[in-house]
Amino acid sequence: MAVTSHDVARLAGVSQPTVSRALRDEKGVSAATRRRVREAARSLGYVPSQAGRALSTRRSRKIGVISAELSNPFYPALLGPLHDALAGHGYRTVLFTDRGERPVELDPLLDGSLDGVVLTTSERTSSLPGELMARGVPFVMVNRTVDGIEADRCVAGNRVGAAAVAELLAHLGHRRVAAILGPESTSTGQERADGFRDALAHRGIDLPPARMVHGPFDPDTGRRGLIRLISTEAPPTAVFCGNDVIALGALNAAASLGIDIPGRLTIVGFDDIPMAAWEVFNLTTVRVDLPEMARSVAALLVERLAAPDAPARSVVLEPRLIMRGTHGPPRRDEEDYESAGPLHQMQPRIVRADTEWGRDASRT
Amino acid sequence: MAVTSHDVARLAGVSQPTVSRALRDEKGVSAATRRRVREAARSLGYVPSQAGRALSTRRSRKIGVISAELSNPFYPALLGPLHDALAGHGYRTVLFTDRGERPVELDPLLDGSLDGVVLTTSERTSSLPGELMARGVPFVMVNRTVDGIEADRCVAGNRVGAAAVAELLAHLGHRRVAAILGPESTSTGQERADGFRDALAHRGIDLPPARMVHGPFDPDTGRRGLIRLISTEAPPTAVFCGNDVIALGALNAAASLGIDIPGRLTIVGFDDIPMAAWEVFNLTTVRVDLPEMARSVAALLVERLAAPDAPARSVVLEPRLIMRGTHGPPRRDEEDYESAGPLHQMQPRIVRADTEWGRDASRT
DNA sequence: CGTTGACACGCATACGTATGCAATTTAGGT
DNA sequence: ACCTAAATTGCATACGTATGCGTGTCAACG
Repeated sequence: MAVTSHDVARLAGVSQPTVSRALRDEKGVSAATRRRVREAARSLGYVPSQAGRALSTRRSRKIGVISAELSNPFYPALLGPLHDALAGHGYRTVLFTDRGERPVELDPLLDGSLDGVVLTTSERTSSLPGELMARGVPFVMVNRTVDGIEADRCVAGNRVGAAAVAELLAHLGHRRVAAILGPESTSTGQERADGFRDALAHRGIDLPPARMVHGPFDPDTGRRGLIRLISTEAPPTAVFCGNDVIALGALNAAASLGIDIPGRLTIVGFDDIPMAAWEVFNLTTVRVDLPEMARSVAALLVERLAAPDAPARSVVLEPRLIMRGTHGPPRRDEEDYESAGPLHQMQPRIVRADTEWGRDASRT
Repeated sequence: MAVTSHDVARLAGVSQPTVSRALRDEKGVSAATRRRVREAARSLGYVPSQAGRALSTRRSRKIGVISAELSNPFYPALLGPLHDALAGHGYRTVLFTDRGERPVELDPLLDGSLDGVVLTTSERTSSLPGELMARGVPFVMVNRTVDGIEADRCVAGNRVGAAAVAELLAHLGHRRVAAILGPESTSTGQERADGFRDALAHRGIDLPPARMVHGPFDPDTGRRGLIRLISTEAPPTAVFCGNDVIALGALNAAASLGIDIPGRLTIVGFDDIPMAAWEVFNLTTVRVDLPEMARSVAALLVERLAAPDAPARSVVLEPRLIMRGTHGPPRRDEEDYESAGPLHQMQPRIVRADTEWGRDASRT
């Protein structure tokens, strides 16, 4: 059915190996022959079989990327640039989704159909890196890392970034500060929590367990977290969220509760995914340069493929505070929260102008 | 380096074909042998090579899915369920991104590494379906279709859905109605535009070119479209958007302009992607049951693979209006738009309660 | 004119799995 | 105990491409 290099060879009047060499521009093929072969291949519509090629070369030029479900907007934001960066090195991306429920299926990563793997969702105690290492499958960890694994990685300066948020909040005058954090089972969740708490402590601000909420990195964590924090006796005047997706959830809850942001409550996120810049959110956050992260990962992986035994390398991207419209000083009369009426009552919400918004923001 | 079925065979003291049969639970292998083989495979950590298997069987159990960039939230919303549906039939999904710029690379779809293809981004005049057909690659078109191609497809009732929006707007009393539509080069863009315009005309409402904006299905189209529409002499009191992503862009522009939704302006979308239900948007829209669409596509494709010569089938999903918080009657004093002050001045924005929101909305 | 390369090409084979068919063993029935 | 059929297993080979190696050709050079 399908046309093979043998068919091309027959038509061009040469042998199959010559077709293989001619089409890949290998030297050792005369210009005339090369032209005949190309012409024959074109007229037959020949497309080399990847299966055959992979079997013969033991390389697929495919990279597996393990991502969470795409409905979590963080991952498209990371995967887009990653796809492009890998394509720039001549590699195709194959996507594997890691729903948290059960562990990632291992076989498709080991069956030889991938030249390498990028891990984006690992939990701190994941066994996956160990397995890949044992099988000699080259891989790179990005964004999140795994405890005790010496392997190539590219991560954000999570502690530094979270500390910067703490500084900002302290500087604005906030004293009752809360946090809606990601899972402690992830390195990002852990590091951002630690960095934030430590920096607050350094400023003499306490972060009691009652003002810390943990949950998965999804909007519902932000929604529920905000509602819970806001319903306490002495509600916080500022909330740090473990990532932007959580922060967006928090902003949604605030909107439906009619809470004025940033008039009555400051919310700060982490990552600066593109949606954070949308006018309805206008989220003050910590930027992680995801395109840069993607480029870095692609470079690490490609170099690893070239030198399987080189020592592991670690790239840390320094984050940067992006001041948009969801932060401000605490209200003077923050004590009489009650005077504003029941929380579920609708309230006007001011949408602030953005100093740095729109499509370009993610490039600045 | 990698362990093959020959290694397993040697350890188990059988031939390689027996290993192949035993591990795939083919009949004709004694229970004892099967056990020995399994044990040997396990102890060696044997994983069958996909390349070898694909070469031998000429089937990969992989389906290529052509999608737009994932940063467009519509596609994750479609791809998630599609991935699951295909997995339910034992097929793995391989993602191909179609940035509009240049046509989709053809070779990876034809090199035999895919059993079938799902097209989600086709323009009405795309040549891709023709090429696939000529090569005998089974495929299904979803959401969008291509002119003059008789092939399996699953689409939404775009005309009906758009007409329902027109009915709603007319019923609410709107007379100055506008639309921010998708590209006329896509079937969805075209059909939704036609359905809307025709239904309006039937109600005696005109949709002059000055109140129609066209652009790609992205938020910026919505932003720019709304700004342009709002700056005219007699601005519309209601705007129909070609899909939710455009509508979200329009809502963002409205927020930054301080336009009260739905008090001063009604905005309606199409698709009901999960984000439409977010409290800050609370978008009134037309639901397309994407999970159902995904299941339907998977079924069509699987049956096509089983019966390559069966006649083409077409599935149309009837859409349904989802009434949330962005529609309302036109303002009485809609004439004196000017009295409300310059458009760029901040205005309070009311966020309405949602009768049907949150995570569950997409399942109802 | 013979020798030596360089160059172009074909032959043979490897890659790992699946499968048609023959060979062998086992079971069953009389 | 013998015959037949069924069950189990191995042999040979196909799938499509890439590559090491040998052969043949031709030009350049001494």
